[in-house]
Formats: sequence, C-alpha cells, structure tokens
Amino acid sequence: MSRITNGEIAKILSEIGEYLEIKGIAFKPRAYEKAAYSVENLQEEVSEIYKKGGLKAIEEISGVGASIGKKIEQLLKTGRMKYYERQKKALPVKLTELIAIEGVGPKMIYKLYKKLGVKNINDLEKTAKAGRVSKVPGFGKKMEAKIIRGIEFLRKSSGRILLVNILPMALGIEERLRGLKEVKRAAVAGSIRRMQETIGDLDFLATSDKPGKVIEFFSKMPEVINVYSKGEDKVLVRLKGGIDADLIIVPDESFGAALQYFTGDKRHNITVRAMAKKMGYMLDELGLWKGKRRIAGRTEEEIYKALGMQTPPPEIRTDSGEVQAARKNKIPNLIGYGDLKGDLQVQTSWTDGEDSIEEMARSAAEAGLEYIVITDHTKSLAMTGGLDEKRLLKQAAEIDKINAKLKAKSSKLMILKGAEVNIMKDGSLDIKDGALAKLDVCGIAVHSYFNLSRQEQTERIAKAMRNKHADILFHPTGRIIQKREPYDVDVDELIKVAKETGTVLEIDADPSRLDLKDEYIRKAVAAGVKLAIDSDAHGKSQFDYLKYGIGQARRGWAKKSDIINARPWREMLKLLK
DNA sequence: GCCGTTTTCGGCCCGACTGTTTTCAGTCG
Repeated sequence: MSRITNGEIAKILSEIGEYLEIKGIAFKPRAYEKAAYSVENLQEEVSEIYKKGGLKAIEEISGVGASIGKKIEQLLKTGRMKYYERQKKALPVKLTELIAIEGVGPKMIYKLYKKLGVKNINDLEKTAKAGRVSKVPGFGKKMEAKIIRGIEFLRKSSGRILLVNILPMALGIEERLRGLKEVKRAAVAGSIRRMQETIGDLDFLATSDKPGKVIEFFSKMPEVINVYSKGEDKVLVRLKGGIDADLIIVPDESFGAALQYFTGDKRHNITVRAMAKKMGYMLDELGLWKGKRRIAGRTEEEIYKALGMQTPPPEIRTDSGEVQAARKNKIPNLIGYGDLKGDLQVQTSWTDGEDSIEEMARSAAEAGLEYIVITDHTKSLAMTGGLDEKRLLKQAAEIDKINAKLKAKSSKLMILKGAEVNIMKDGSLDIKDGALAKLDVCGIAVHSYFNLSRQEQTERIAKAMRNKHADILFHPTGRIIQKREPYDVDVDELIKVAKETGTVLEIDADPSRLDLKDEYIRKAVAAGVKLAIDSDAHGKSQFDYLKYGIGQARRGWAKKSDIINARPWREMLKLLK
C-alpha cells in the first residue's frame, strides 16, 4: 500500500470541493471541504487508521461518509483517485494557486479558463496585463487591476507576515484605542488574537458613542500609509509593513458578539453558529438572538455561557474538538503567558550569540525569569565557533563565578550549565559522554544533513535521543517559517521515542521557528511527553520570544504541567533523565 | 455528500462588500 499523508489526502479532497463549486453544485463542495479539513487535522495518519480498522474506521472520521470514504480507500490502495482525476481532466487548471489570489474564486477561474484559456497564475498575469481580462463579460477594469495587484502581493510575501513582525504594532494600536476618551472598549481580534504563526490582516473592534472621532483617529495614525475606505462605523487602511487593517465600531452591547465573530476562526464560527441555530437561537456579530430579542452579546463569556459551554481560549478556536470539549466543561487549563520560570535554550557570545553570559542573565532576570540554561553550540558546528570539551569546562567555571556574583548582589537568578550539542550524521553526539555528564541540561539538535531520507533522519535523531545524557531535543523539525521546510522526519516516531526514553521535546519559541508545530504539540501532550518552551535567544532582547512559544503551546493544548520550565529549577532538573 | 439535543430524510451559517450591473453574482470572513 502506498504511503499517502493526511496532508495529501486533504489537498485532493479540497480540490475536488473546488471543482464541484465551479460547476455550481450545491452542498457537495462544503462536504468535501469539511472532510478535507478534518483529515488534515487528524491526530493519526489515515493510512494507519485504515490499516487498523479498514473502510469502516475511515468512515468514522468526522465529515467522511460512505462516498468519500470509498474514494479515500481507493487512493490508499492504488495511489490514485479516479473521481479526482476525472475532475482534473475536465478542467486542467491549477486551482490551488489561482484561488490563493485575493479576490479570485472558483467561478472566476472557470470563466477565465473558458474564455481565455487561463490555466495558471502566469497565464492570468499575462492576460490581465494585456487587458484581455476586462473584456470578458462580468469583469471590468477594476477587477483586472485587482487581480494584478493580488498576484503581485502573493508573489512578494505569500500574502502573510510573521506574527512577530506585526504583534507589537497591533498591541500598540489596541492600547492607544483603549486610551481614547471616546472609546469604551477596544480589542484586536482575528488571527492575531489566536496567535497564529502568520497573519494576513488585522481586525480591530471598538465601542464608542462617537464613532466618527474614533475612525478619524484610526485613519490618521502614524502607521497608516493608505486609507482604502472610510464609513460611519468602519474604516479600512493599509499599515506600514504592507498589512491591511480594519476598524469596526459596534454598539457596546454587541462587543462580545463582534469579538467572538471576528476572532474566528471561520470553522469555529460555523460550528458555533450551527449549534446556536439548533438550540433555537441565531448568532451573528451583533449578538445571540432568540427571535428579535438579544439574549447575549456584551461579552464573549456571556454568549458561550448562554450556549451552555465554556469560553474556549482564542488560540484553540480551530474547530478541532474545542467546541465539543467546551460543552462538556473539558477544556484544559492551558499554560499561561506568565507561567514560565526558566529558559532552557540561551546562546551567548561564547559562540553565535551577541551578548555575554552575564548580560543574558541580567536581561533574563528583568524578563521575570528565575533561571536560564546556557546552551552554546558545540565543536562540530564550526561556523559558530562551537565549544569543545575543554572550553565547556572553562565556561562552567565562568558560570560558577557569575552565579556567585549574582548571589552576592542578592539576585534570584540562577544560571545552569548546558549545551546545544550537535547531532552527527550517524546519530552520535559530538561531545564525549564524560563531559555531557557534567552539564545540568543537555540539549541536542540537528544542524546538518537536512536531506537524509525520512527513515535515515528519523533513526538518526532517535539514536541521539537514546543517549542517556540527552535531555531535550531542540527545534525538533528544523523548519523556518516561510523560508525552510522541515527536514523529512517522522515526528510521530520521535514522540514515541521521547516517551520511551524520557527525552523532553522543545517548543522553540523563536517566532520564525515555532518548532514544534501546534499539531505535534497536541500529539506530544496526548502521549504524555514532557515539553519545554525556550526562547533560543541569541541576544538579550530575545527573551521576549517566549510569549510566541507560549502561544504556540496553547494552540497545541499544552497545560502548565506539560511544560517542565514552568517549574522552579530544582524541580525541573528532577524531570530530566 | 454528510449528518442527527427534532430528523435515517431534509436540511446544510449568513451577511457584507465589490464590481458589475439595473437586480445580481462572486468572494470573503
């Protein structure tokens, strides 16, 4: 049987949905879309589910019934899905890439293909720039210009920007809105409130008796480079950094409903709305309605409570079980933004960090931490000037000295000794066991040979994890968001090995890494594997990264008890091998 | 094509915005 991943199955199902949408078929598109979504967010590989329980087990997947189930079975058995291939043959266009263009949907794609033979993004760009799109009935000059703009934006930034590059600005704007005397309540909603890895646009909400004043303020903020449109209770602008933001003014009694609505995500809202409807209510961005009477809306809590459920934290509103859990009062108490007591991955100027041990320590104390582990690179990572056994010893002596100094100044910060030990191609570590034994915390990490086969890579890392000194696997998949794909590794297997060996898996909080991803965090938590959230700071300002790691951990349903560095250092050390 | 706090059949979230039109289709969140 061929190895087909959930991601691949999901992609095929969602493309079928788009093909059906194009044909104007009702309801089926949403069925396929829904099935695609639940397959993509499954905790277990569909191929495994099928191996264990056959077709019947596949049909147990939410949104998958007899028809889609059989199609998945065919795909697993033969590596092909005839139904999909027929659709594709009938309409040979690159749906996914065309749909990614802002403002372009299935219906447009169909028309453009029929009239102009547009099959992909390059065709579309050429024909639009030649002015041929605007000649097609139903299209005009504005649409054509919008398409060209959309393609350019997509090319430039893949349409989204890293959370870290926008969160500070968004929170700053939120704070200034709240400071206005005309504003009663204000908040930033959307994906930023959910702490998504990347952000497409910003949604601000405010309540006010004088909306005009607030809108005026918003459109004249120094961050604004363009005002697209301005109405009585709504304004849409472009901000510096190339991100769009809107501000919507709502009545105070609707603030919670609007916050709920604009926080999303879309799937979560669909599920909650459908539930409300079933209970005889109607939920929209102005409130929860029973007929014409608004029974809730002032706060989110009020709405969720009226629906008989807990308020799910924004980070987990992804329609992946949080609604069901909230109805049963089973949402776990997620790790909080102030819960970390230490940081287990910190680089210094001994290798590729910018600041000295002492400077990093001082900055960590200012950030409210009780301890840090110094984890400079080791010798085989030559480009960083990695430490050998001898220099590790020397660094240990230096740390003792600084700890004594800190104590004399009655600082509460404790510096522990560690290293980011390099995993060699064969899974061995580049520092001798004798030296590793002297470290308080031994982190291990991959920095080379990213291109090994899945099996080789998995075995290599698993072997390193089996070293009795290896405490934590740093940035387990090596990805860099929007820049570098993760190396091909079987994370499920790593989770198993982590459980078996007592190795901690890291959630690297560097906002361009956020490695582990939320789905793996959730799997690790479910498997009872211990986790650490580390800044991977290479400079004294970077302890700030921890909050992105916490956001990621929350997105993966991690509790405080799952995170070892949410404990005091003595307790934390006891949890290591 | 899927699903069940009323359903194994008859529903499926819903309204705003945009650009194209002259009453609406398509996209978005």
